[in-house]
Amino acid sequence: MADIKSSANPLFLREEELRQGIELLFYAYRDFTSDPDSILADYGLGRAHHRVLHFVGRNPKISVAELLGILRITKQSLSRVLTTLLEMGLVQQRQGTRDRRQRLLSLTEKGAELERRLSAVQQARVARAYREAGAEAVAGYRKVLQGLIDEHEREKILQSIVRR
Amino acid sequence: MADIKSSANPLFLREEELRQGIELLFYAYRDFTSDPDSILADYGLGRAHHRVLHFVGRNPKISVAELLGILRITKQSLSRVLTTLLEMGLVQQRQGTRDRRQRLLSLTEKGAELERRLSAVQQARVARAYREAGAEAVAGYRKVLQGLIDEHEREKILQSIVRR
DNA sequence: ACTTTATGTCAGCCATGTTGACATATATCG
DNA sequence: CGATATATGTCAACATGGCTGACATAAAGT
Repeated sequence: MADIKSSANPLFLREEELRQGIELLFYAYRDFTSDPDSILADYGLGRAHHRVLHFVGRNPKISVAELLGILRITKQSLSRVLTTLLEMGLVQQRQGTRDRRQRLLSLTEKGAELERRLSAVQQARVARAYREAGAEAVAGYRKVLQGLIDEHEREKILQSIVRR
Repeated sequence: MADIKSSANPLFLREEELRQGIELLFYAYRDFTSDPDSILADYGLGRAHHRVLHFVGRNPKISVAELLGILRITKQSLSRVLTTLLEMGLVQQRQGTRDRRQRLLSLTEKGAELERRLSAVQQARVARAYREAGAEAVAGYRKVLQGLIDEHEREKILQSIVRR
């Protein structure tokens, strides 16, 4: 059924559609990030630790500078969570061989284990959404999310997601 | 443009693909939320204020309890930002007529103006992503995001997004 | 040798979330 | 009517995780 507004006032509908896209993203992200919290609480950790575990897990031997670039936080902020993770034996540092100033970060076996537990609950949610929506919708989801990423960084980020 | 491989076969729920879906959501949300910050800074406001402006704007005469339910924060947390917004004349309260205990919230004209400025930059980003991805991708994006929302709340949330 | 880079650390501040306790006005129920 | 439940507000204390600024060290690069 054609809505009279779509021909009479296309701008209104366009804005309405955009607002819906914005709110959907808000709610989806809100619920998506809530999953791992109870697991983290068992360890006395927060979302900041989760993000570090995730990206170190995905990028073994990542340098501190690279990690800072991904997380978009200051080294002082990272320091707090990273120190905790190192002390808990979840992350390990090794001096870079090519550049010995670098402290390359990797998960320990214990860290990898926790990371898998955290991923598992998030993956379960995404898997369910993918399954319900179907492969074609998944392709659209990815296409739009890619377009939401800052243009001047998009290429680099997409490569970091796909490589390995 | 780097292409994230999407397979059409029924094994598309591979862990690697799920991980990509998770990271894309992280990056997209990170950049998506970064847009309004500079505008808010001009007013000495933060993201918490933005969320209130957004949802009050979308739900005029919303009760405090309803707003708390959407934001999933405590009334004490809301109190801080709401008090600021009231003092700045961006939000107004009016006693409910049906239930006079309620303080129904709406944007003032000044608040609506700021809200439009904030929406504008986010809408621009979403509009660009939609345009680049195409209508079919947008449908998939929405379908997957809906699936990511907590199941027991999904219906209620979708109605609140679509109605009006 | 000098400069730049990668990293660490100390100190303090701010925004925004939490819990717990208690107050008030109004609605609703027996 | 009186008792209880509900919607909201407020005070106080605390936690997390951002931020800036200043300064230190080791190693790399010129």
